[in-house]
Order: sequence, then structure tokens, then C-alpha cells
Amino acid sequence: ENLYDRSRMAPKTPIKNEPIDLSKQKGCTPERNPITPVKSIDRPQPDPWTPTTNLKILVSAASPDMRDREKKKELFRPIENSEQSDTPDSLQYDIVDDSTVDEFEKQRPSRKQKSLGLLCQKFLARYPNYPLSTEKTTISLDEVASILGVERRRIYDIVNVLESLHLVSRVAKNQYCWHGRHNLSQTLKMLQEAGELQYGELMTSQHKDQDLEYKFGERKKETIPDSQDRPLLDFSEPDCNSASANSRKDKSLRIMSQKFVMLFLVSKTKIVTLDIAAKILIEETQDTVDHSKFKTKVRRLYDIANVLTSLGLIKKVHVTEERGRKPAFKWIGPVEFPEKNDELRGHSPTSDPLPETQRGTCAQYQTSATEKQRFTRHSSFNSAQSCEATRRKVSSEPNSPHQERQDENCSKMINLAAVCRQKMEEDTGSAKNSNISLPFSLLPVPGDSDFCVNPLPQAVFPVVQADVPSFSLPNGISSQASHPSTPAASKTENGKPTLVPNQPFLCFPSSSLFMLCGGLQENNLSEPLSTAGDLGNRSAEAQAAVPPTVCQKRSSHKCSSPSAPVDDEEPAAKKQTLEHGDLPLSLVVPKKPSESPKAESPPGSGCSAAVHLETNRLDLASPAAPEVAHKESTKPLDYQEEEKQSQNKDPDEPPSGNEHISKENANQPFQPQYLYVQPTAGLSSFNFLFSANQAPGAISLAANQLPSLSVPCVMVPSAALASFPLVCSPSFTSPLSSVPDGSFSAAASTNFSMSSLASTTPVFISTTAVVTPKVSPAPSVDPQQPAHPSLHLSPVLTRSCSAVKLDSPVCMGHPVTLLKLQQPSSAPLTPKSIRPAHHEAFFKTPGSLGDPVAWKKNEGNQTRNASSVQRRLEISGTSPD
DNA sequence: CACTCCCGCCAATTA
DNA sequence: TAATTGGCGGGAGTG
Repeated sequence: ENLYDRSRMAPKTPIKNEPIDLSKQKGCTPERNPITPVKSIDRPQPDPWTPTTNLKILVSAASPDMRDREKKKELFRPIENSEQSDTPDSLQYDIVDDSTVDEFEKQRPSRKQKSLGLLCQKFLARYPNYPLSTEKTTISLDEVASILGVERRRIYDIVNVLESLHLVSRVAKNQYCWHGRHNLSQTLKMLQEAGELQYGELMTSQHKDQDLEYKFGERKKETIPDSQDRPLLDFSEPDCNSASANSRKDKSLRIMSQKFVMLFLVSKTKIVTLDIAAKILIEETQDTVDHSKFKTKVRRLYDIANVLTSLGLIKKVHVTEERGRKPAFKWIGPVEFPEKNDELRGHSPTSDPLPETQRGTCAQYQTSATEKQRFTRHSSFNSAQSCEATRRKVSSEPNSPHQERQDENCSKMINLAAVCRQKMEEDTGSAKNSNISLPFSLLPVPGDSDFCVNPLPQAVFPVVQADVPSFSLPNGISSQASHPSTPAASKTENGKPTLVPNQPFLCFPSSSLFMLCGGLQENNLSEPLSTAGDLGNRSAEAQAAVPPTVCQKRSSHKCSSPSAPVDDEEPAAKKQTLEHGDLPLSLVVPKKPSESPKAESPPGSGCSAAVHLETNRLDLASPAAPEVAHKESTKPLDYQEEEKQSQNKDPDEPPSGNEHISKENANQPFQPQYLYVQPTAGLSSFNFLFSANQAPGAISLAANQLPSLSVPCVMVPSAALASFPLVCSPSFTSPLSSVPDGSFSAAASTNFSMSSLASTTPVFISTTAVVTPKVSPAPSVDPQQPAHPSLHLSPVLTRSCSAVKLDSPVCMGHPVTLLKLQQPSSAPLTPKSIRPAHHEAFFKTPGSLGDPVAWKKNEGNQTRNASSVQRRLEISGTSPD
């Protein structure tokens, strides 16, 4: 039949047919006519664009076989078209000339030419990215299929994915409506939100998965089945199923596509490997994990990926893991959706103006985490629902099962996420660990196209690759609460560091930095110390100060804490937040009452303290990224904090001073953020990372017990460490700390720094340490000075920087800079040599985090010196849970 | 051999 | 019941 048409057509319309046009247009973005569909109809076939076509026809005529082939798949034409676009016409011509047969064969589209991605491009080329609102472009599947010369089945593949992104909607049978990308950002935003909810945990830990994999490595793979086995998975699905029997739809490519996109949006690295995605999706499905299932999922993912690639949202990359190179896709689409982000952040420089709607969303976010979640869910779904409603049953009522489905999906997703998480945890060994790990997970950011990540087994974390331009994390990823506190300032563009709100880390493009840190809390303090000890560099004292015991305690705390709060719905929200927070913090939030006593100070005080801390952080950051300051300024830290507190409190019991506080701390802190300060004038050679968040309280406990130090900051001379950047951990505040906070006394910091300097490591730094009131080395510290959060910050920083800078002999000879962060006492750390191990170590964290204890022990062992520093950081990250 | 992923059977849905 | 959708996995093309 086709042949017929073609033959006829060809002659007729040698014109440029759509197909051809399409191919070319696509690049451009065909806005040409919205109406597209019509045309296709008009011209049944695309025709022969080029002489080739005619030739082909001739050829086909000549050889029946050929003809058959052609017929078989109309591909013929379309293919040719594609080919033309792809390949020089000359080839075709030549071929023709030579021999019909050969030519034919050659012409015969290669597999690539028939690829879904190419097909999709052609498809997309037909429609304008941003159609006029007025025009309503309808798409006739049959028509398109014929035009493109493919079977309908293929068109479904494309349309389903596009539909998942709301680029099209189904209007009626065989008819879709083209919307273009007008709503794409919104859709992505929704997906991001939904993804955060669903996968946030996971994703935050996305790496986790990877990490887990890494860590557990093979084992895990083996385990995969295990994971599948898990009931969790199962139940998750049930929901889905129960919700609706749309099993079929649930599995739909459409949903998979959305989930897949969510993974990207939630992923810090923006890179998702196929196998991980497949696992996650499978989990959701709860399917038993057979290999076959996995394979099937992967196939589907390729299908989806091809379409997304055509949309320019992702690109293929490879991630090198221990196991080897794995196919992965990197998100290259918009990461931030201005709308919301802006609000959340305050205003991000990068933000684009966006629709009001988004804003609204933002507002909600602010409202409360819980609400936010809901909101997101709804919003996303609603939109989806609406779409669906529209789509499938136009005739029938709006609320179609579809909606339900989606809702279900959402729930599923959530479940899945939970499940996954659990699994992860289990895999990890302990939930705690897993959680912990999550926070850290940074994936290496791929630079460009080929970015390869070398995952170290240990280093889960990633090493951030310098090249990575910038990646910013989605704001809300893990815990919303956190964000607010740190509005992230992301400057990706310049290579400046990006702050990610929730993220514990900031990535800097510059190669020199690495960072790491987890949340910090007392743990941090303690651990770091220990680690430091490991390093050996650092002052023994400091190390000594840090008692391993503390760590343990922490761990215990963690455990307890997690259990407590999470449960209710709110809790759910909270949970997430908490967990996230915790996780990142990783290590533990100590809960000891005893410790806390100081911390115990009334929650309020704690809060204040926290605030201060944050402020401080901000300050630090500010220099580097002014915007941050702005943001903060915009939003008072206090405010944020308060929110957090409130949230925290709710779940917990407010009164319990110690624990409560600790929790709060944990929560807040968990998102340790680091600010990267670019070397400013003064600091020429150093790069600093500051941890942005710290839990104010976190330290507190430690402090009490541990007199010692926390190392708030570490500075590393960039030169020396070429590869290293500095990391500073901000101060932690514990309740106690709060006092100290106030003071940014330089003296204290200074002292530390000095000590620290001793360490071999070139790096150095510390600043504020947490001072224990008692022990604090630097008595001088002012307990209270500080305090004003936002305000202070910037000034402080500047001050500190300038003031502090020293050339310290200590460091490798490099001048050392001290940062004073805040607080009184500080313990200096030493990052030791950092280098080698460090990456790994850091990365590992997650895994290692998994076992805090282990870590501690390890630390004791100090097997890895380098890592120690990292570890610390990591440690700090611990979460109470 | 591993990675991709095309192809189309055939079941689930819809008309 | 027929047509439309779309899950699914065999197995082919590529590197």
C-alpha cells in the first residue's frame, strides 16, 4: 500500500515533504506551523524528497524483494528521509548510480536511522516547541505514523513519553493535542516536587543506591533479588494495584517516564544510570526482580531515554564504577524551575521568571513541609490528572480512573520511595547507615558529555568533578525545611559554587575543590576529631578530645531519634525532613541528655543558637556568594529556623530539652551545607568550604562531653592541595554553642587554627570550634556576641577572612588562613593529607556512615589517614536516625 | 560479548 | 466485536 502511495506520491510531491522538513526543522524547532497535523493529512505521504526517493521507487519496482521490504515497513520513506537528513545525499545518489540493489540496501535504513530517537526528532520537528496558544494542534496518530513511515506502535512510544511531560495530551482516540513546551517547566517542577516526595529520600540517597551498590558492590547486585524479595516492595505495589486495577497503565511507559524524569530532577548529580533507574522502577513495581524484568525495564528505559534525548532533556553518558562502565543519562534540561525556586530561595539570580502558578506553589512550600508535600503531590497530579482526564475520556467524565491512577501512582511512588529506602537501608546493613549515606551522596558530576565518574567503591561520594559546571540541586530535595534556611544560592554559571539548599554539599566547578561534609553536628565535631587523630596530623589533643565514645553515643541517639518522630503524616513530612536531615548529618545526633544539658537550654535558646550558627555560615558564604546572604536576609534565618523548630517540636515533644534540641539540631543541621568561598583576594590560594548548616545544637552535646573541638573549618591551601579545596565546617552550635556563637571571637578560632596548623596537613583549619564551655580552649570566646544571624554573617565573614588570614607557617608552607567562624572554641582539624584517600573516604561515607561505629573503630584504626578528614566530614553528616 | 533497542506479538482497553 | 493502546521480550544491529 505504501508503495502505492509512495509511488504515486513521490512523483507528485517531490516537494519537500514533511519528513524531510521535519528532520531538518527539528533542529531548529519548527515552529513553522502549529497546524501541522493537517498538512500531513493533506499530503499523505511525504514524498520523495529527493531524487533518491524516486530512485528507490524505481529500484523497488525493479526488484520485488526490495519492494517487499519496503512495503513491509514503510520505513522506507521515512527512513530515507531521515537518512537524507542524516547522511549526505550524495551517498544515496551514488548508490543509486552504482547499483540499485546495493543502493537499496544501503538505503535500507540502518538501525540507527530507524531509532526511536530519530523518529522522535522527526516527530517533534513537526510541531513548534511553543505553539501559539491559539492554535490547537491536533495530532493524528495514523497520520503521523504514515508520514513518518513507521508503525503506529512506535508513535505510541513517543507520544506516551511526551504525554508524561505534558507536551501532548490525548484528546480522543487516535488523536492527541500538541501543547509544546509551554508547560514543560511547570511539569518538570511538579515532577521534581513529586520526585522529592517520592524519591527524595531515595534520591537524596540516590547515590545511596549507587553507593550501596558500590559498597555492597556485587553483593548488592546479587542481592537485588533480595531487595526485590522484600516485602516492602511488595506492599508498595499493592497499593498501586489496589488503587486501581490499572495494572497496565501503572506500568505504562508514561509513568515510567515520569518516574525516570523524577529521578533526574531529584538526583543531585543529575545523572542516573540505567540500572539504578531500572531497579528503582522495578522496586516500585515490586516485581520480583528477575533478570528478565530488569532487562525489560531497561529496554523501556532506553525507549524513554531516546525520546527524552530527542527532547534535549537528557543525554547519554557513561559512569564508570567499580564494576565498570555503566550507561547512564545525564539531565541536561532545566534544573531549576525559576518559579518556585525563586520564592523558595528568595530569589535566585538564575531564576527565570515564571508563572504565577509556580509561585503559588512556592508559597505553599514555605508554609510547611507537610503542606508542601501534599501540595506538590496534588499539584503535580492534578495537572496530570487533568491531562489525563482530558485525554482519555474526553467524552466521559473528567475524573477518570486515570486520575485515580495517578494518585495511586503518587502513593505508589511514595511507597516505593519508602520501600526503596528501606531496602537501601537494609542493604546497607542498617537503615541508619543508609540514611546517613544519603545525605552525602554526591555524585560526581559529570562534566560534559562524557563524564565519567569513577566511583570508588569507597568513595561513594563522589567526587565531584571539577568540571562539572555547576550543578545545583533542586531546592527542595530533601527537606524543605532546610532550604529555607539556606536559600541556596546557586551560581552555577560562573563556576561558582552552587549552594544547594538542602544539600549538604556544594559543588564547585573548580577542580580544586572537593568537599565534603556532611551535616555536622556534634558528630562532626567528635568525629572529625577522631579522624583527625587518625590523620595523625592534627593535634593529638584534639583527637584525644574527641572521644570515640561520643560517636557511639551519637549513634545511639540517632537510632532513637529516628524512631521517635516519624510517624504521622506530618511526621511523614517531618520524617522526610528529619530523616533527610539526619541522614545527611549522618552520623548521629547525640541524644544524650547529659550532654544536652547544656544544649538543653530551652528550645528557644537552642533555636536562637541555631540561628546564629546559620547566620554564621551564611556569613562565611556570603563573601563567596553574596547572594546567599541576600537570600538569607530575605528570609530571616530565624524564621526558617523557627519553622523547623516548630516542625520538629511538633513531632517530638518540645519540652524535652535535650533530646528535643538535639533533634532539632539534627534536623536543621542535617543539611549541612557548605559554602565554597572562592579565593578572594586575601585568600588567594585557598579555597574554603564552609559548612553552611550545622546544627546548632549538635555540637553541644559533644562539646560538653568533649571539650574538644570541633573543627569548624578547614582550610586548605589550594595550591598545596591542588586538588583539595578546603572545607570548613561551620560551627556547630549546640545549645551551648549558641553562646559561643555569639562570639566569633577571633581569638578562639585563632588558637585553634594554630594548633591545627601543626598538623601535617597543609590544610588547615578550623575555626570555630565548638567550644565546650568547659574545655574550650579558647576561653576568650565570647559566648554571646554573636548572634545575630543574618546580619552578622557577612560582616563576620569578611572580617574573619581578612583578619584571620594568616600565613601560617604551618601549612605546607602555604599560608594558612584561618577562618574564624564563630564560636569560641574550635578545634582544628587537619585534613591531612587528604588527597588520595580523601576522595574515597569522603565518598565512602555513606557506606561507612552506615556504620558509624565501624567508622569510629576505623578511625581508631585510622587505617586511612586521608580519609579521616573526610570521614569527619561525613561523620558530621550523620543523622540522628 | 555487552549494549542498544527495533520489532511486532498479543493482551488489555476502548469504541 | 473491532480497533486502539501499549506491555513485553526475542533477538538483531553495533561497537
